[in-house]
Order: sequence, then structure tokens, then C-alpha cells
Amino acid sequence: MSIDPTLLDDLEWRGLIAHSTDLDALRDALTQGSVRFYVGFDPTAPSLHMGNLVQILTARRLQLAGHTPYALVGGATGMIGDPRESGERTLNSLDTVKDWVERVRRQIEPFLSFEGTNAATMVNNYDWTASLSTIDFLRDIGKHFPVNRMLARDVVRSRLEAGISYTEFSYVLLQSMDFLNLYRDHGVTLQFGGSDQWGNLTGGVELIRRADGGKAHAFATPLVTKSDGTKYGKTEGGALWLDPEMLSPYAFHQFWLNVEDEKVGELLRIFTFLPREQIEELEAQTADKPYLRAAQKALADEVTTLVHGEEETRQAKAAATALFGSGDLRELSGTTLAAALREAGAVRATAGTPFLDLLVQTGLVKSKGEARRTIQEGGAYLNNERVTDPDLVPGAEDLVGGGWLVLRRGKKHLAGVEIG
RNA sequence: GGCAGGUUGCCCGAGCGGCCAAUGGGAGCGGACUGUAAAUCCGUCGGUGUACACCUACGCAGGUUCGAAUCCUGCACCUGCCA
Repeated sequence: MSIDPTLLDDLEWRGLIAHSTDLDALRDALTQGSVRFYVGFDPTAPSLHMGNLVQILTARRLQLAGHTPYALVGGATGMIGDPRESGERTLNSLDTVKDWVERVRRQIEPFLSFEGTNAATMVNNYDWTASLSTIDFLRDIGKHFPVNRMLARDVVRSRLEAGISYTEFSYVLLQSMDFLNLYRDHGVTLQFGGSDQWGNLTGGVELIRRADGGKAHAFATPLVTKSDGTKYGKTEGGALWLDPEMLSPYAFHQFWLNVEDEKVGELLRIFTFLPREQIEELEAQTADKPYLRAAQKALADEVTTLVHGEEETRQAKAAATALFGSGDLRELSGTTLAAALREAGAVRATAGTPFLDLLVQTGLVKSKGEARRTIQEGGAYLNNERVTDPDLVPGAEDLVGGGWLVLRRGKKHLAGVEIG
């Protein structure tokens, strides 16, 4: 595998480097040969999400450019939890963490290649942490960490008032030790992560320097935020999960399709492998002919394909076309409609169930009160026709596609009900 | 350790014995406008029931009262001032 010397320029152009250690040194390293790098994922949930996807794709970019990935799942660090501003984390049981480690590992693997001269390696920091003695840890690792410096970190400082446990306070030692271990045993000299990890990243670089006099690099990817600065990647159901069980490919695709114009270019650069010229062309189109939403469509298709594959993407698109199309729902074939509705989310119900209850059962609204309110506000639709009667009970004449009801709340929240 | 103040709905923040499910702002949701965008405007914003109603809720536990988010007691936590 040959080394792509333009990698770092590309990463910078994509806005993927929010912070870094000596950029020139990093550039030299990345052009001189295959750099062994690592990126870690803590199992804090049963699935990774959009934020982690930035790291996964960045790892892939590095590998495609000829460098050698070590993807780390945090079986050990996941037992501890890194400090965050919102407060102390609840500890998860060993069984939970082990389960999540497996799930996370399986989510990462498809993005990397485990063959060839720069094949990826999966590692778990539990392997070298579990058996470590406290005395060794304190003497070999702890000695290199001045507490005054640890206290100065932003996250820690923000927690000093509200309180922070010794457990979370120590987190940076574990992650730094990971880097040191990978440096010693595998010659890993680069770590990257989200910009909220910057302190942990430099902790490792520093440890390698102090403990072994070694030279290592680190960079941080930016936090993807909304135009107003708040966290991105929220859907109504919560985070933008990568697990199709937790967030359907249809909903995933819809999320990207609905991205605002101001963000679409940035997201294309971060989340797709489209070449620079094509992204710039799409941005120009957004400026000239925004109503075409070409950039959003490309973004949604690209990212959904990366995460869920071509077939799922095709189905998500077909469902959206069918359901959002201007055509009459009755024109759609039963199989097309059924497939689209299953993609969008569907439930079964018995004939004679009031419309109000169906809205609740499909999850389009949270309570009957809200359902009633939605109808009053003119935001409830049955088969694309506004419902104004709160007591409506759909009958046989309302069925489309051979036994389906299409419910909609607002402009874009759809659900199917199969009557049977 | 002493003194003073605070703890209200998703968040901020009024209310200080009945008119309080609780003013206002933000977020969210719906509508209009559009392009399944943004901004703007309008509406809505605990639950169940068609309105009257009922249930749950104003840190926690008790109490006073016909009646408490509002008064009293204890507890927990937070903030400010003094040591």
C-alpha cells in the first residue's frame, strides 16, 4: 500500500483537524511511511452514534491513505467513564460493558480493512488493564501525572464545584496508558479523537515522552454542532444511533436529508468520501438552486450507504419517494406502500380503533391529549388528508394498499397501521 | 463552625393561604410561508375524560387550615457573607 502524501491536506480541507500537536511533525510522519495510529471507543451505550462516526470515518480515511489502524474498544475505560461536564456517570456492570464492547466492535469492523500490509487490528484495553496491580499503576503511570496539571483541565475544573469522583478524575491516566502500551508493543505513534478528548490525547503524548522519551502525535476532530452551537445529531427518538435496531435506516436517511443548507457542506466534508470537486459542486448548487436540495440528497445517500449499505439506502429512498411523493397514495401498489410503511415505522391494529388511539399506538404522539391537540392544530393526517374530527374512526373505505392506513403528524412524521 | 438566602414544570425564571396545572422567556410540537431548509409570523405546550371534572405535580417527610407551591417543624442539597 502506497502512502497518499495529500492526506493531511485533505483532512484539513474537510475541517477534521480541530486541534493537533506539532502539525509539521505530523505531516512529516504521515508522508514518510505507514503510521500506526489508534482511536478509541468507550462502550457507554449499546450502539455508537453520529459523533463516533466521525472517528470511524477518519480512521478509514487514514487507512485508505496507507496508514495502519488500531481500533480500540474501551473494555477497561468503559468501566470507569471519562468525566463530562454534566456530572458524574453511573457505573455500568462488567456484564453490560462486555456486551457493549462486543456490539461496538462489530459496528466498527465493517469500516476498516483487516487485510493487506496495513491491515487493521482491534484491541481492547481491558486486556492490559485488568491484571495490572495498583502499585505498578501508581508507580509506573501515576508518577508521570502532576495533579496540578490534571486539575487545570477544563472538564475537571468545571466539575470541581459540583464534585468529581477520584474514579473519573483518574480516567486520563488510563487512556494515556493505553497510548503508551500501544506505542511500546505495536509502535503506535498517533492517536486522534473528538475534540472533547483533547486532554486525554495530549495526556498520552505527554506520558510517552515522560516515560520513554518517545515522540508521538495527536489530533482532535471537531465537535459537530448545529448552527446555534448546540449538539448535533439528535432525532426525536434521541441520539443518531448507527444500530438499525435503535434507529431505522429510513429515519437515519431522513435525518441527513433534512439538514439545513448552512450545514450541508460541512457535513459532506466530514461524513462522506466524495472528492473535493464534487462537494464544492454540490455546495455551489445549494447556493444557486437550493430548492433542488442536491447536496442534502447526496449527503443522505452517501452516509446511509456507508453505515447501512446500498440496499437499505435504496429502500429508505424508495419509502421516502412513495410517502412524500405528490402522487395519490391509492396509486401506489400494495407492496410498495407496505414496504415504505414498514421502513417508516408501522404497527398492527384491529379494525374499528379510533384515529386518536392510532396516533398514540404508532408513537406519532405521546398521549391522547397530545393527539387531540394535534388534530385541533390541523397537524394530523390520514392518507394525506387532514383530519379535523377528533372522534374519527377509520373504516374499510379508508384502507389503502390492501389493508393499510397512512398516518401523518405534521409535515414529515409518518407511520403505517396495518389493519388486521 | 456562625449568619443569611435558596430548592417551582424539559431548561431559565415569576408566584408567597383560595381566582394556580401555576405569569414570562427559551427549547419542543403544530400551522402559514417554502425546498421534507433557514428566518419570520400565528398557535400549542402534565395526564385521563367532549366543557364543567378528576388524577399527578411546585426538594423530601410530617403538621396547621374548610383550603397550601404559598404558613409551621424536621431532613437533604445548593448559594452568599463572616471565621
